[in-house]
Amino acid sequence: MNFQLLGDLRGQLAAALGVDATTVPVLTADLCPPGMKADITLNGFHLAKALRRPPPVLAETVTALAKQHPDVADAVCVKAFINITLKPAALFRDTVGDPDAIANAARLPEAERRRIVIEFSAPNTNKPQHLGHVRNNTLGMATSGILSAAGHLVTPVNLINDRGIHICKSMLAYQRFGNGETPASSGKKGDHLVGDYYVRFDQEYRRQLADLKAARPDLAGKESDELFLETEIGRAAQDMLLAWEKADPAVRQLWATMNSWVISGFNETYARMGVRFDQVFLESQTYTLGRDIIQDGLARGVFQKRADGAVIIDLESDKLGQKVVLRGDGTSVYITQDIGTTLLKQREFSPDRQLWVVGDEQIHHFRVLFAILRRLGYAWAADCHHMAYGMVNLPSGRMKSREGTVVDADDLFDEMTTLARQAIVERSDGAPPADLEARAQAIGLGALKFMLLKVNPKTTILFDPEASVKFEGDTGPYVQYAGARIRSMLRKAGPDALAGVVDWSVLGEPAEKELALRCAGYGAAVRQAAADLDSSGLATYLLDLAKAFSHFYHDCPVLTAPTPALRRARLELSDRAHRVLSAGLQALTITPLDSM
RNA sequence: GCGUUCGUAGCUCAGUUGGAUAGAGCGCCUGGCUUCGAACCAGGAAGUCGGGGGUUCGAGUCCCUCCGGACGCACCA
Repeated sequence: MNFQLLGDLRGQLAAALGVDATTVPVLTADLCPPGMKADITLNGFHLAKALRRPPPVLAETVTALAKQHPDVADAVCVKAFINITLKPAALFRDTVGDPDAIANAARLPEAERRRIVIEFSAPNTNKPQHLGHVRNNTLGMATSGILSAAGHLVTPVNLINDRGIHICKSMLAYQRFGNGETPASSGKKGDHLVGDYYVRFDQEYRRQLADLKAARPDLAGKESDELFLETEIGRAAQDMLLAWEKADPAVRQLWATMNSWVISGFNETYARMGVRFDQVFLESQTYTLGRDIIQDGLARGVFQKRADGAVIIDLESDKLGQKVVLRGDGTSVYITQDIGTTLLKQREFSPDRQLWVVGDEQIHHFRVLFAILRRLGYAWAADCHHMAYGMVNLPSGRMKSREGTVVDADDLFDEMTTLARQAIVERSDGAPPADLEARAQAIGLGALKFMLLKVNPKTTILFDPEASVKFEGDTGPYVQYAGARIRSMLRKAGPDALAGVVDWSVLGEPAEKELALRCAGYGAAVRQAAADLDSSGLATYLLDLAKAFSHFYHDCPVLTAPTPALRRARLELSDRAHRVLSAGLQALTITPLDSM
């Protein structure tokens, strides 16, 4: 919040203390806690620490200075807190007087803006996306939006894992059991169709595994993974992978066809979620990239060759152990291609920072990756960051595909949209609105996304299906609803409602001040969320703002205000709240609504 | 075993980087629609901030320790 008072106080305090103006820190005000009967508060302890003065004395000095300021109605010192009540005209002038200033406050000074590449989603093309991907996609888009709102130049990219043994499993099952089925012939979305064959493979594999264990009692104690190549179908999948690597035309043909089905399915899901990328990398085109870097590093002594021919790196001094970066047969491991694509992105976009939105189970992997990049001598490795987020659990525990407890993304969207549609119809007086579908999508997805974004990304989420479909309380629709009510008022007020000069001095009700002060907190909320890579800060802010509006709306008649000047000022204040709510929701990739 | 991380109201979660009397939503109880949209508002009950030590003007927040959970420590991605 940028109050003229604070700038003035800073200079006056320096003069009063007889120090240079620059030694006094820039003053920042917080909202005064409820029940304190003031508007804003300065923390005298912080000031005292910065200036090395005793807190009570300093706080009294500041209070005395504040009392003399023309913007101040009253200032009281409690402990070392300076609680200030502003004159209404000054409060509204500095908080909501300039609509552009609110939005601009979110943007960092030019010198602090960065070019940031953010990688997220990174799906495998063997099955459709589920709730875990939804959290990833939602966080990826919201983080991109928040960073952009803070003034950074953000490049969102995707890296699709479109090759490997898991892809061959679907392909093999399709080859054997598919009977030429296609998305067109079956009416199935491409990613779901391919996913069905991934499941089909697993069924067949389990059947063969059971037969094998029955015939060979000596294998009974072995893990399923150890016996993969002992089964006929497992062997066949491995052979298919080798054929793929040798570019066998038939295998490549099938692979290309099935991948195109999956990717068009993904694109539908992304479009529905509002997910977009500036560039999409395919692992099939990048997986060999790291190899020459490894060879180069080997020559420079960064890596060592082991007796069996594998190339390794010793990261003991970083307490990360040893890591194989190239197999004995010269093929890549996962981290090899990650090294390659990281360099590719660095070359292509020249970012100041690279971010990866990837689950917290891969924290160790990224530590190793960044350590290797440092050893290779890349200074920019220090600006690589893994944005680790927690898993999504169900009341029954982890989602497990084998137990059929995976929550499918498309099904979930359908369910949320259906519930939103019902909610709209229930609440509409006459016929349902013409744009029912668009509203239902916006509300259903808004509820889902907001639920995921309002908790800190680091925390493991418990997805409670019952609670998740609610549209009341601390939800996305609550925020959308506040915006829709403002739009409704502005529509009724007519096109000239906001024309001419505003007289802010007619305002002064507690609910009006609270709303204005909340609006002015937008910039700080965005910048904090950007600095912490934490969407929940912005989501919580938007809830507080929507609550402040609801309170105001209840207490203060707008369209039926007693005087034209008051009506005008309250409409203007409502408009500010609407702008902030819309901007905030859009940063989170949630659609603001004119009507619900 | 080592590492990371978490433990706050019945449930799900906040807590602005050490500041005022620990908050919100859901659920439960009570009240408010002939008045700008009740997806709303107002009020109530509900807490040994996992336990115990320590650091200081001040600790849910920092340090130590114990208890309990999650996730890692692959030539899988």
